[in-house]
Amino acid sequence: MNYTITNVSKMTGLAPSAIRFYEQEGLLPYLQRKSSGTRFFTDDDIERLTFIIGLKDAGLTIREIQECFTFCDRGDETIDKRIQLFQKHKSNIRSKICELEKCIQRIDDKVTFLQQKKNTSSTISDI
Amino acid sequence: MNYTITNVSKMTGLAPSAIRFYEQEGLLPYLQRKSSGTRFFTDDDIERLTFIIGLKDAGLTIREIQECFTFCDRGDETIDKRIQLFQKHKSNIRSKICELEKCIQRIDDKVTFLQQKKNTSSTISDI
DNA sequence: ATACAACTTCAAGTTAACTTGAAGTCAAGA
DNA sequence: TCTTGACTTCAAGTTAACTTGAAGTTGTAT
Repeated sequence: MNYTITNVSKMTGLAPSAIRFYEQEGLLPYLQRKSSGTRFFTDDDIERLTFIIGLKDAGLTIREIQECFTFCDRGDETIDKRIQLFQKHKSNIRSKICELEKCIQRIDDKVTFLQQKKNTSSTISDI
Repeated sequence: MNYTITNVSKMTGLAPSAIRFYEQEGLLPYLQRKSSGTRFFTDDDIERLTFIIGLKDAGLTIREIQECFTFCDRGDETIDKRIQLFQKHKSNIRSKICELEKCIQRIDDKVTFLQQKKNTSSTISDI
């Protein structure tokens, strides 16, 4: 299937301007145009965009995402090297998740504390 | 112990200007000053900064971090209301974790693919 | 007493990642 | 044919999160 930029915007949640920006930054090198100049997107493009969104949410900068793709696309590195790069990204993301888990733990502690307070006394002030 | 801003900068890896900025944004409301006006930091402040760095690394904005602290600190809400706020905040963080898990899954898929490729053929090009 | 390092504030500058706006092109329908 | 809506480019504007620079203050060493 082919999609217009507005279709893709609705499918991905990205603003059309953001999609154009990503193309401009080299994140969508295989994007095709009609004779009129209008962009058209394939399912592969959608998949790539979805992956971009994922990496973005995981905290990678556009530059890093671009590097990731560059790395994926080039054939002058060994597979081991590429696997290594992915593993590195993965462990970065894992540590991010860890931080968030810690945050949730802290919040849980507070809630437990408040819950206990509610069940025993009734002065509303500290923590 | 007490520390100067340069001490804290070395301990945390944050630039002094960043620490001042965090104070200005309300992330360090309990920060004390000497009579001269110079900031001095306690171990509690360091702990708070470490927590801030963790949340930042996890992708929270300064506004979000500030809200997190505000929830913890304010006494003008009922306990139920505060618990509610915590739960909401928690579910936000949970969905962030979810995104990151998805990203890891994608990376794992890529790695599996590369691994298989390595074990069977040897042409180096796609994905 | 004076120099110097380390701090201070405040305003302006920077970078990433977009967004907005102006001005123009193109294809389809009345 | 003309209008309308969806697209295009390009330049300038915006926001977050800092950084940099200028100008001033303080505490300590010579």
